[in-house]
Amino acid sequence: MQVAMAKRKTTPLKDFAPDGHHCSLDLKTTKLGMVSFFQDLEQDVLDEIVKRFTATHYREGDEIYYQGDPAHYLRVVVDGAAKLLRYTDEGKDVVLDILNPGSYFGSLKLLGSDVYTESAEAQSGCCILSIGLKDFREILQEYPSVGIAILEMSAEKLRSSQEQIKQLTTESVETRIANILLILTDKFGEVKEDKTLIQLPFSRKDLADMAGTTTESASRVMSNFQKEGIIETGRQWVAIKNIEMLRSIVEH
Amino acid sequence: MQVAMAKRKTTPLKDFAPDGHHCSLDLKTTKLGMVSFFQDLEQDVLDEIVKRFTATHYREGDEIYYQGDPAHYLRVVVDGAAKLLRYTDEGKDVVLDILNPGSYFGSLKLLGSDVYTESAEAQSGCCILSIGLKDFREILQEYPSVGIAILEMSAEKLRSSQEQIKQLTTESVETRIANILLILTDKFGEVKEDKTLIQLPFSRKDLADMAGTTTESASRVMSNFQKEGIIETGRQWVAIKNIEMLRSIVEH
DNA sequence: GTACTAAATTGATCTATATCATTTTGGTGC
DNA sequence: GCACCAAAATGATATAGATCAATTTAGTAC
Repeated sequence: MQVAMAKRKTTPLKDFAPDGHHCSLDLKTTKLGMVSFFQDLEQDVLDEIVKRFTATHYREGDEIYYQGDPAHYLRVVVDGAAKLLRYTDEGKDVVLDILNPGSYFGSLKLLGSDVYTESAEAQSGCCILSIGLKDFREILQEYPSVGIAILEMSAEKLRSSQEQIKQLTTESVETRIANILLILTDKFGEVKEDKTLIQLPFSRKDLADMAGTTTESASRVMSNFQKEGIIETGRQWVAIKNIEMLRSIVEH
Repeated sequence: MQVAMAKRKTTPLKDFAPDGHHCSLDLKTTKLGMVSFFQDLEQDVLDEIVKRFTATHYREGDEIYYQGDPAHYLRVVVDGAAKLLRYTDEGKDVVLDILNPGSYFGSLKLLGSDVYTESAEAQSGCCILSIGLKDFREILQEYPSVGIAILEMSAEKLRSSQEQIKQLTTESVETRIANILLILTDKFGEVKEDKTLIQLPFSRKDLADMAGTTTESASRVMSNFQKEGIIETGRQWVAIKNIEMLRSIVEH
C-alpha cells in the first residue's frame, strides 16, 4: 500500500489493521489467550470460549460505544488501540486510558442493567472482541479462575487510576507528560535502531486530554523535550530517544 | 461521657466508637450482612463467613496499614470511617477516599503476593473487619455470587475514581469542594432540625487533600460557603444548610 | 516539485490558585 | 470564667499554566 521509496519524510507509523482488514479466527484465539484472565485455561477450553466472542473491526476514529449507551458487552482489544474518554458539557474531553491488545473494557455489570459512564473510540484501526454479559457470566460460573483473574485486573486498573489522581494533584504538566510517554512506550513501544517509536497515532490534543492540560501546553513541553534530544516527534507520532531522561524527570 | 448541659459551643460530632469500645459479634454480623457482596447470602452461611473475619478497633488517627506493606488482608469498615491516602515524597498527601461502613478496602490480590499502594488510616474511631486473602479466596470459590458482587463493587470504585480524574482536570476548586461535600453528606450525613451534619471529624487539610488543593484555598471556599449560608462549620466539622445550592454549583 | 490543510508551534497576555506571612478563633481543660 | 493552642481565616504576592491570537510546518495528494 505504501510505495515507500521516497526519501521524503512520511509518518513512521505502520498502517496497521487497515480498512477491509478482517480479524481471523486464529488471531482471535491467539490474542484472547494472551489476555491474562484467560491465560490459565487449557487450549480446548479456550477454543470453546473464543467461539462466544464476536470480532469487530473499527477504523481509526470510529466510535465503539458512547457514554450513556446501555452497557451489555465486555470487550477485549486484540489488535490496535482503543481510547476511553469522557466528554464534558463544556466540550473538554478527558482521556481516561489508551488500551493496548490484551486489555479489557466495557461493562462488568453482571446483574441488573447499566449504562456506560465513558465513551470508547478506536485510536487506530483495531480489532475488538466482544461478549454479551450473560455469556460472560456463564463463563465465570464455569471457570472460577477467570473471575479471580479479572478481579485482579480490575484492582490493577483502580490502582493506575489512583496513580493518575496523585499525579494530577501533585505533579507539574511536564512531569505528567513525561510519565504518559513512559506508559505509552511500555504499551506501544517498538524499538528501532536508535529510538523507540510509539506505534500509535496520537495528537497533541490526545496527549493534553490525557495529562489534563491544553494542547498549547502539551505542545510547549514536547517542543522542549525535542530540543533537549529526549524525543523525536511529528504529526501524530512520537519516538523516544532518551528514555533515561524521561525517567529522571518523572522520578524527581 | 459528655456531660452535655453547657450552652457553650462544643463540637457537634458524636464521640462514636470511642476508646475501649469493643466490636460485638452481633455488630459484626449485622454490619457484614450490609456489605453488598454478602447481601445475597443466607443467614446461616453469613454466620459461617463472619467467623472467618477478625474485628479490630482503631482510634482516630491510627494507621491501619501503610503503603508498601505486604498486603495480606481484605478489610471491611463496620463502624466509623477509614481514609485511604497516598503520601508523596514531597510530603503532599492525596486522599483517595473516605470509606463509610459497608465499604471494603485493602487487597484483592488473590494469587501471588502484593504490596499496598496506598495507606489506610482511621478517620474516626472505627471498627474494621479483616480476612486473610486465602480464606477469602475459599469463600469466593464456594460462593460465586460473592465474586460477582465484588467485581461490580470494584467496577464502581473504578468509576468513581475516573469521575475524580474528570473533576480534577475540568472543574474549579470551588466546584470540586462542593462535590466532595455532597459525597460526604451522602455517606455520613445525619439530618438534624434544619441542617445535615456530616458525622465525621475532618479538617481543612483533609478536604484540601481530597480536592487536590491547599488548606488555604479550601478554607477560602468554605468561608464563602458559610457567608452565603450554604454551610455551617467549625473545627473538624461541617453541616450542610442548603444542599440545593451545593448541587447547583456542581451541576453547572 | 507545488499546493493544500490540519496539526503543531510560538508569542503575548491573563487568571486561578499556590505560596508565604500573619492574625483570629473554636474548642478544650482547668 | 480564663488560658491555651492548633485549626482556620485572611491578606499580599508570586507563578504555572490557561487563554487568545497568529504563524509555521509536516505530511498528503496531485
